[in-house]
Amino acid sequence: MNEQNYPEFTGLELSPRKADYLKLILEKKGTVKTTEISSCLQVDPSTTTKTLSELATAGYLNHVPYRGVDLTEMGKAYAEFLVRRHRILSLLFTHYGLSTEEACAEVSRFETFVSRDAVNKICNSMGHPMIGVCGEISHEKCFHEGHYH
Amino acid sequence: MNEQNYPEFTGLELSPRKADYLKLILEKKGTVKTTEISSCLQVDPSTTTKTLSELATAGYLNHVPYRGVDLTEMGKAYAEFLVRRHRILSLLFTHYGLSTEEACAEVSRFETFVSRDAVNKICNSMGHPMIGVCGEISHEKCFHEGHYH
DNA sequence: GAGTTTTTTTGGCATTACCCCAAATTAGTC
DNA sequence: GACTAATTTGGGGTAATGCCAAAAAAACTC
Repeated sequence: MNEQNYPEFTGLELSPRKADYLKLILEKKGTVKTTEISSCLQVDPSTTTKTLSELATAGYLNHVPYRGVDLTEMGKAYAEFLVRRHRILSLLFTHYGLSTEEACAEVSRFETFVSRDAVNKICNSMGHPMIGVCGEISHEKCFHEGHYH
Repeated sequence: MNEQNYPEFTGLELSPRKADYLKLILEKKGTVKTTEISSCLQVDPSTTTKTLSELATAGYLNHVPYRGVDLTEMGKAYAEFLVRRHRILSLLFTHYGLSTEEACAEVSRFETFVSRDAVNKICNSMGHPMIGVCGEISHEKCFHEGHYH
């Protein structure tokens, strides 16, 4: 029910932008409409449509044309990993003199290129912290929130 | 004579591949030939030529056609930053359960997206370590070597 | 429930970062 | 001065990302 069921993935399979879409859809919960995604990510609806169908083809989403998308089981597990990765890395950076906002912004730029393996090792090494520094990803608002390891 | 003279740069101005070229040229010292770069980076010489002229246009290199390239003062300062960034980040990751090689490889994938500001903060926070874990970047060999902060 | 409005999708096109190949050009050597 | 090896030019190609205009579907309105 979580990423343990998909031990195949490396964490590097999605492009930065596709990861943004997945994280946003997880955050919104349930079925999400094209327009909503477009306005959050600030892109043309046609861009959103195209990206969503690629994510659906790759098995992360169920896409009912004209209706919206929701995460597949795999998509949910993957999106949860993406969120965990963001939070672990952000937390890490706040231990080195970056503010929550700085860490969040910094990590958002590179997180897509950090492997699941590395994240797991860092997570272990930090003792599976339950408290992250950043609840929202790749957009703007950052707040304190509990999380899982 | 080091990056202190170019306080304008953010560390995000070069694409990943361009950063590879710059780091390689710094490492090779002096004038470097197209063929040498091509074989190190495993790309067609024509690709190298094109990239070099872009880096020259941007002010990082002096390019004498058919002769080779060498770093401008700015290019040298920038390349030194690139190396320092790689080493600081690699060192950081080895503190979280990654081996030298793993850290090196991991960092190579995302370092281009970490700002100079963040690197400086991390560097401060770590007390300006003189010993890095990785001397070579974005290629393969990693070895222990002292370095500057 | 038919017409209008809004949302979504399609198709076409553009940019940036990479990359290769073949042909032309230049440098270095005998 | 001619040959060979290195380099550059010109022409293309892909993947990721994005926009616009037009078509299609769904929603709303009266």
